[in-house]
Amino acid sequence: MFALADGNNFYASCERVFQPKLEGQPIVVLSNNDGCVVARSEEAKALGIAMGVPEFQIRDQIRKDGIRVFSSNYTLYGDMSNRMMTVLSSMAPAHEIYSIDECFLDFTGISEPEKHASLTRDKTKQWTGIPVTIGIGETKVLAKAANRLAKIHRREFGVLQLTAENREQWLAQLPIDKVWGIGRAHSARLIARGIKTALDFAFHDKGEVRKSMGVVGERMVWELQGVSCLGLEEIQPNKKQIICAKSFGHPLCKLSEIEEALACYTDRVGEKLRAQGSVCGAMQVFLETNAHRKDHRQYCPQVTTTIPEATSYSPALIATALGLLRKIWKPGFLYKKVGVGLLELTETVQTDLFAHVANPVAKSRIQEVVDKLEGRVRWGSMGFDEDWKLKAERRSNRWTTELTELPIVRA
DNA sequence: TCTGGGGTCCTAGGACCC
DNA sequence: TCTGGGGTCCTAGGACCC
Repeated sequence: MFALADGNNFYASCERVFQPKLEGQPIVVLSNNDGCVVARSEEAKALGIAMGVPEFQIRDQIRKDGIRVFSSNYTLYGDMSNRMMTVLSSMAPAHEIYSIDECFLDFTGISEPEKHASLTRDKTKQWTGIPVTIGIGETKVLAKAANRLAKIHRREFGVLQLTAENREQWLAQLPIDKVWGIGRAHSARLIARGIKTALDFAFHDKGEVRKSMGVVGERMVWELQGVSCLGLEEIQPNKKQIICAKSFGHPLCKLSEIEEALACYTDRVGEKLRAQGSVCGAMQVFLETNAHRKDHRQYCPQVTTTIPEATSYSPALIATALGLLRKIWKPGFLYKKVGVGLLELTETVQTDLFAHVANPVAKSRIQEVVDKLEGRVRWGSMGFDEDWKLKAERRSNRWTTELTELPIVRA
């Protein structure tokens, strides 16, 4: 038995925890660079604000309807996520953190699953301030479906269990495109063939599904029928690639500015790489112009190289990245984004037979010290101006992680 | 003027091996 | 004239997730 718990309108709910006066008000949270809407409170959804819509397109409505707008505050959301996961995981023998706001729980052997889920929900709300919805089913896909259905039909309870008895009745109410694993492309094809609901899909011919959707599709059908194919993954495996790519606050054309941004992004992926104890054996760097500007010349080059002696040492990574950038950068374009990807991550270094003798121990000691200083020193190539920095003009305080931004209570 | 970021898995096809 | 069988590795592209 699986349960899936997820935070309702997670980012918007995080904003409310430390600003309770926002309760009942329409809230939206914007993507990086204050670009698009990535989270909405129920009130904002009711006003017709669509997911993913660019902020500038709804500026009039924001003013007219008094919608509160926030830049994304990932420091806060990450910390709130940790708190939420701590409470959720305490309510089951095993769990899998699936995303920043979702967690699968092992509910096997729990005698009254719905009651236990309600308890879990109350506790999470009380201890963290985050409202959650919990779906329960015999497979992960069914738990996901139950969660979805609870949001639509059981908002006041926030809990729903699919059982062998009520399953078909509920699945008939779930549109096919809301099934976990069925995206835009597949749902369009399925609807064209008359498969409109999760129930239709659950009874669709498996051979045919296998042919058109591969093994992934067939697994979905089995799972909808109550046969578990996807297990709980309690330990999250190391990342196979780590990417950092961000739009600039304004378009850049000078190589030197882009170099500084890229050096910063590379240092960041390096940190993540070391955090999981890996080294990287290949790297990709790419540049993008603004695809929305049809009147501008477009240029989106990308280059990949192998790193003969896999490393996690930031200066080495940065040197490689800057070398790749210089290969693809051309003057005369307005660049909007630069990105770096670390690929071929492993946990062991194959030393280069023909390389000069370096001193890897000394390098890692330097890196250790720099990591310990947590951003108080920086590599020279990262620069100091950060003119390219992305916009975050309406970010709320980092209430839980910065001493200078703690909430103040007057009593 | 302004349009996000970061991942995974699967499949098909080509190149190559014995 | 006839032209096998079994396998691996890599890459690109598609589809999906949050």
